[in-house]
Amino acid sequence: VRPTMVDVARASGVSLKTVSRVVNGELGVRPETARRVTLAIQALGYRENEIARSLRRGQRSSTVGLIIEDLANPFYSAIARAVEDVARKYGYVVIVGSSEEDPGRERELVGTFLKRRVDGLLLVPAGRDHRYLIPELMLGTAIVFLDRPPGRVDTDRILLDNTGGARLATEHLISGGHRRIGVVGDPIGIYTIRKRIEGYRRALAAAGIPFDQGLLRLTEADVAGMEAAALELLSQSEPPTALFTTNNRASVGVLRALRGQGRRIGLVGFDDFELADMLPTPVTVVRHDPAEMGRRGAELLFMRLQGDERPPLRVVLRTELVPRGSGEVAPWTA
Amino acid sequence: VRPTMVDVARASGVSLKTVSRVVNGELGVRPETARRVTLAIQALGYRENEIARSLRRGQRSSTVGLIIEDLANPFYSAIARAVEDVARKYGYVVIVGSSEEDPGRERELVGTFLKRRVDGLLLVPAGRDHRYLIPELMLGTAIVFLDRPPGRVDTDRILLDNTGGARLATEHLISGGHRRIGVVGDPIGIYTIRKRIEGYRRALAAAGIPFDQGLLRLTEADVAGMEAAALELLSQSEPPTALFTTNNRASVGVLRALRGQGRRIGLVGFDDFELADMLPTPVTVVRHDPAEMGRRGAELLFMRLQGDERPPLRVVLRTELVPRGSGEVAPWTA
DNA sequence: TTGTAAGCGTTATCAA
DNA sequence: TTGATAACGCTTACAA
Repeated sequence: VRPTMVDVARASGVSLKTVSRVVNGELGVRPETARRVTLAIQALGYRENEIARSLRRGQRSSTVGLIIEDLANPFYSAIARAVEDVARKYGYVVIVGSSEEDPGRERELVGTFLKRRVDGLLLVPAGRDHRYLIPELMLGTAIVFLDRPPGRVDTDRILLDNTGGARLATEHLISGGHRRIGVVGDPIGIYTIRKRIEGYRRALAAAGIPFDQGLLRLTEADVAGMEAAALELLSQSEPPTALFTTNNRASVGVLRALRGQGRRIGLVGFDDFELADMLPTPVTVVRHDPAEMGRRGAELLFMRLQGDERPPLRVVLRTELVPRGSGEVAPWTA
Repeated sequence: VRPTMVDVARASGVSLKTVSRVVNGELGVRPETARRVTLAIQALGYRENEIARSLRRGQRSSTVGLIIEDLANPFYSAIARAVEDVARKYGYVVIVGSSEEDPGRERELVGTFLKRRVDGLLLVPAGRDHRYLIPELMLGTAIVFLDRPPGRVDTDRILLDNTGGARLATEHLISGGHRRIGVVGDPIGIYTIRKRIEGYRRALAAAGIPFDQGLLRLTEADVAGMEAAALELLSQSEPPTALFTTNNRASVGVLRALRGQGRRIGLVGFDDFELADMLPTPVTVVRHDPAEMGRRGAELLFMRLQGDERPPLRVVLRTELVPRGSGEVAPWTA
């Protein structure tokens, strides 16, 4: 069994409280006494018990919870890494969980983390109703939403300019002569996708191009599923001459689908991804910085934890179009 | 302030212990009583306090710590995701930390996690001496090393067949006619790199090709640094006709370097990576499954936590060569 | 400079 | 079927 402060106290012939003083570097301990205690700590291999420490009322657990969709997706792991760095700076640790886009799992993870008394929660929500968090907010748990806004609750959030970015992408394709622009990606139920589709539609409308539902393939799928969806779209009788993909997973899937195509298809993807610029046709993307999202979110969380009482903040990060080639492919027929 | 069991007890007119019984689903509570308690729990918004729970002697924290090099590297995030899944299966949460290949930071993270009384630790070590973990092991903390073995301690480890994989890669290039094969990657101080260089050298030796230190560029660098290292190597008076890269970061860097080259250079990389098969010259790699490493490591950890007392296990995961094109480029001069 | 005692929110022991 | 009461390992008053 692990030695406790009492063991150290006994071993060094002082009281529990003195050990506590030494461990916490409080002053008012004779150097000689401190030395004896330190020696005993070494000898016994004593390690502070953060659990016991944080049990005291009003004490913090120095832990934040991070809930994302999938830690293995580079977009989210970049966020996670940034959060970790900020947390370390404030002496915090991070517990992570992947919700898999499942609202039930989101709630389950929130519950698990709250039982462990995290001081704060950063989450990319899967669900659409977060009223269940209201009691927690009132109890002082800091909560910051990332990438998507909270549902039916007003709290801090760090979002992207989804509509603007998607509009940029679509306009770019339109200005390249495309009029039949397909979309491949996740289901429209997801906030970011909804916003991106909105941007897509606005661009179409502004150019006087009628919206065609048949050009959309929004489906809950992994990379292989996205590939299949794209293939299906391209094998239509009147296939699109260009595609807009709603995120990095969809982009990769579509790239795989495009490989076997005889014709060259235009492509602009939301999210940048590694090696995008190295592909046979370098991929034009709407770029943004996932690490910045994590960083800003975490910094805001710690401001709140330090007593910042400003009204809920909404941060919108900018996106930019990075033309690389795939978005500048001319339509294969007029 | 958060309601506690005492509050719930008061609100439902029963004793603390009865609330505890209801919360933990212990039997021996009259249904009627249980209902009253449950109602009070709802009304007050009571949430169990896992911290208080795990304070009791001998209780587990149901937390495991995972220390990797960099959560943003796809190799490690794949491991992290797999660990998370296994942990969830056992009712555990995971706290993660990136060591940045810094032994000091490794120890610091270990210390932080241990203070929080994690029941187990999974780590990709940065340091080379882990005797400091011996007391923890004796105290019952389960520790499993991933990707690299512990230093001066005998514990569970999940490794790759580094030497075999590297040898395969090198032999493949040699059989393609290459004799001047350069290497780009991380410093040889890192176990996996050392082993991979060993495999490289064995392949050379077996083919009667003298080892040339001048063909190695092993440096602590990010992708950009790897690119620079490769460029330097290729601008030598007698440049290599092919390169072996020691991991996914190096592969990406080298690919960037190769882009501007007039001649085609052979390339085999250790670690598979997304889109490797989609590049202009698809990249031949030594493939293995990072998720399996995380899964096996975590499963082993939980076996230990459940009382498995077998002697320390050494698992070596297989690697395989996946020829895709870049490794089959002929040398540009005889 | 050092120590005593109470309390944090649970679970475990033992009675009732 | 229920309930007092004592841990758990620490910090925070408050004394000495």
